[in-house]
Amino acid sequence: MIKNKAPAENTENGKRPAHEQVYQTLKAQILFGEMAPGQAVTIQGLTDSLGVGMTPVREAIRRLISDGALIFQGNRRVSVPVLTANDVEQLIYVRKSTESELARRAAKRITAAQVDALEVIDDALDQAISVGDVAGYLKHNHAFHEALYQAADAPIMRDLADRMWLRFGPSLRVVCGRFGTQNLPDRHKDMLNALRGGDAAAAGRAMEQDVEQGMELMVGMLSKTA
Amino acid sequence: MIKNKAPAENTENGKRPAHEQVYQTLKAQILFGEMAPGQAVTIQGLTDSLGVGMTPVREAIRRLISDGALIFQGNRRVSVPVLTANDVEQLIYVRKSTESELARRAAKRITAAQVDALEVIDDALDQAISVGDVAGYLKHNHAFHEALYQAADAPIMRDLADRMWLRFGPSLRVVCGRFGTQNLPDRHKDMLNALRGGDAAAAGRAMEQDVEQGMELMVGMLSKTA
DNA sequence: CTTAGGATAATTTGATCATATTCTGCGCTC
DNA sequence: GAGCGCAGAATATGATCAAATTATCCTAAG
Repeated sequence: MIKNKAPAENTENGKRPAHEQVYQTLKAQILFGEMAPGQAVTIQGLTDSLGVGMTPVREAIRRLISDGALIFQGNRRVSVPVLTANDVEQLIYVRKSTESELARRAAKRITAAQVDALEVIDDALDQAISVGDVAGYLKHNHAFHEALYQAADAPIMRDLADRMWLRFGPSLRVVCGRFGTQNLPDRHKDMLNALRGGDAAAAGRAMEQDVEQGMELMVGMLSKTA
Repeated sequence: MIKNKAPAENTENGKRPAHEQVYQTLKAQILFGEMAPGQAVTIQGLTDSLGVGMTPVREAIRRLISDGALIFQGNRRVSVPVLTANDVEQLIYVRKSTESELARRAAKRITAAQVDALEVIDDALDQAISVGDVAGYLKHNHAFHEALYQAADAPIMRDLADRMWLRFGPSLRVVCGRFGTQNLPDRHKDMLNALRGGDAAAAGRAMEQDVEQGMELMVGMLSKTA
């Protein structure tokens, strides 16, 4: 009598609720640096630019505040956070811990086809680096990590990693815009080798180095602007 | 054209917005086990029971979904999540990593007065355990950790820890209700000693053991109910 | 006579609510 | 058992109220 009906998987375009679409849109803008650290975000401004009512916008903003992607400045103002040295220190610790574990878990579970897909993404990433395409670097780098974490079968940790990315996204964009794409980290070759061999420990080490190098850029920026 | 001015002056209402109050209320209910895993949450039910409009309720629920304290079940249903073995595994890893680091940071920064305050909380905690007061145990245990993390001066990691607590709060309540308060972990004496001596490494170890013992209870529950 | 400062008015923005609309799930009929 | 409404809950909009920032103007001091 229990009719276990499948949740009707709304894969059709445009049928998703508005607040979800607004959330995804803003998330992408924050992740890929279309919003600058410190920039103010107004509800009514978004209702106008996105052409949607204020309730969905409000809900999306609440989610992003909970994500740490936006901060609520007490006096009812919302803005993109500016990272402090203390913040970056914490991000480094959490990212190294979380994402290295995700890499280890992924190494034990990933299929050959998934590794191939990662390699395709990494090729596009190299291409973006070589031509100095900052936006492309950010997108493909994110896609690489995201696909890897997908294979880790660890929704809680993946959610956690996503949240950390949202915190440093805007600042990373500033760093890339300032220093270009030349000395950006690319530990992905080591990672791919480790994944192919199913070597969890090596995958974890590669991820730690990738994180460390990426975050080091932000530490450098902070010491210069401060 | 009847302009209902909503003259119900909330005299006890502080300066905090309604959506914030709703969020805090629901958060406490989830943390301290007043909501059972799997329980459905309806917006209209909350608007009635909390005596507030639906917009603040919607915003609070979005935040809690982002926190992982509630899950959005694809169709328009929201409920308290039920932890899987995989979830608990991830929670153990993240909690050990995050909260031990918070303890280490706290050990380096905490003042004598703050340690005294922690000891007061721990006395109340012992009292609750001895008389089998489950609700008191949950509240004081949470207060102890919260006060400790406050001293760590690490807002990002504290936020992260809070979020993990929200995820296992309902299930912890079930465990305590089933097994009583007798064999609950209390590594807090070791912790207090480490904090007094400013021994960061020892504080980290004590926290890891505290987390491990607490989570072990949930692993046991899962293997029995499953 | 110019200018700085403060108080008040005006505009912008956020918060809340009531209401209309849409979608989901359930029961009923055939 | 399949299709068809029906009830109820969630989604989304616009209106309205409250708060805060900004703009303006008046006064007084240099």
